[in-house]
Amino acid sequence: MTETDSRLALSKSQRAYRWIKERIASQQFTPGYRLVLGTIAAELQMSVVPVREAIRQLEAEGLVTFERNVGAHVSMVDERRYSASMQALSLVEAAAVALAAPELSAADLRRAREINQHMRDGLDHPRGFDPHAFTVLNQEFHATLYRACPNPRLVELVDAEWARLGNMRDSIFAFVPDRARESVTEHDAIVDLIERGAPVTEIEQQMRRHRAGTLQAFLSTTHPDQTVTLPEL
Amino acid sequence: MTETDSRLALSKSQRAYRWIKERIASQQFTPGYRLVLGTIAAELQMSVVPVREAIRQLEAEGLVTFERNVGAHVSMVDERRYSASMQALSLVEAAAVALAAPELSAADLRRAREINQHMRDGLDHPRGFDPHAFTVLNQEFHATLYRACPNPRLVELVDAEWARLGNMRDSIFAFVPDRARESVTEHDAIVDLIERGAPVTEIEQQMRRHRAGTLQAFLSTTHPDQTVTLPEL
DNA sequence: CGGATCGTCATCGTATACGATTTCGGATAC
DNA sequence: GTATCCGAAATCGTATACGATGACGATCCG
Repeated sequence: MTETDSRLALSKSQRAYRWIKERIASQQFTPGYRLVLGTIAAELQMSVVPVREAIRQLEAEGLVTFERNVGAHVSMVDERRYSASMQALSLVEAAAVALAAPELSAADLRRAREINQHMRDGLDHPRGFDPHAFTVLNQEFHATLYRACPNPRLVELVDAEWARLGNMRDSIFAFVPDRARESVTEHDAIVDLIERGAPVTEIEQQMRRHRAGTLQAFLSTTHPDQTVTLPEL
Repeated sequence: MTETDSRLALSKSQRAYRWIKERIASQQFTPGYRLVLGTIAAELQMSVVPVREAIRQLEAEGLVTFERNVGAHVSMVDERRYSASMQALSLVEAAAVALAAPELSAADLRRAREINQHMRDGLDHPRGFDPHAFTVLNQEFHATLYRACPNPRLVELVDAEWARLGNMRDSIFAFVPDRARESVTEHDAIVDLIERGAPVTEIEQQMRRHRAGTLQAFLSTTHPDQTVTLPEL
């Protein structure tokens, strides 16, 4: 028998897990979308048992909410949770990028600049600004920087936190397009810092400020009247 | 019927989840311990299905490792993963405590000092130093500080990370009892900082240094020969 | 006409069943 | 004595089945 057969074969529960996660990430399943076990099982041509397992895992990650005897739905992200999660992401990612900085190759930095250039191009696209495309590029840019972090656990944490936020991430740039422009500028500044070998703490600070700006922009749309004071970390 | 009946009734999968997690936390299930579905199901008087779900959740949290067609076991924590996780904890907890500092009441601080005093007492206990008891108190001390953090997500992250590390946490103080003494001193310094209303960034730095000291001590036992250089965040 | 009650349907939660896979020990060959 | 192969036992993975629970609408009463 071939080695690859059973080793690489994904269990059904894992297939279900990936399938659902994929849908959530790609916004086909938006927050509040109800995940009916039987329906998903039928769609994937399996029984409900593996689907339940998959949903439990997603629940543990915070992407899905399970209500006893009622069912599961894609987690709603209210503003409070969102900004809390965003702040957590900010802190962890800042550290990850700072630690990654010395590891980044010239190619990595080139790629980061390239992505950022695409983002800049998108700002004045003849067909209008596309927040979704911008957001995807934004994630790629950030991923390019933090993925090189030598601490794999930090990378996991950043990935997980980003997945949680994925649900609402488009909305920021859709509602506050000006923030997109600022973002691109700050991205360049960050790459500059890394390229010139700035101290890690400085890079960390810069990353935190960058994220804080985005969060601030988000909060100003949800609470336009009150001035929200961000914790100063 | 009473309201509380079905609302508060835990599903079997949740019971299994808590039961297993409890055992892992209390070291009854040590790293490598094999979790056999049928056995656990019999013990809890339920079928294997809920147990599987529970284990999947624990897997998503990193406490348990599942191997296809082989079974589940409590995650082994090799030094690399351990120090990575420890560093992640250090960064997140430092931020959490810094943010919690302004929220801490006089009673909280009193309690923290109290716990720390117990730890100090344990150092010169007539019956000898008990690393396990010390570790429990250590966790309580830290929890007292970071639990007040206004960002619930950060608290979750710290809790989760601490659970992951739980498996090996005793060993540090068991192998390096001198570190325990240092720890107690540093704890007081941290409470001092908070009490006197030091800037959050300073508190964050202090927390990071505190954790780094413990990690350093741990690494010096596992790699006594080489000098491990810690990332300077 | 509004609200409470009851029955039905959709869906969940878990037990049981069984095929699939791995593990492990013993038998056999060298 | 060691290596290899085979078969049984242990365990996993998933389908199916069915009781339990909650959602929702129809009906009945005030």
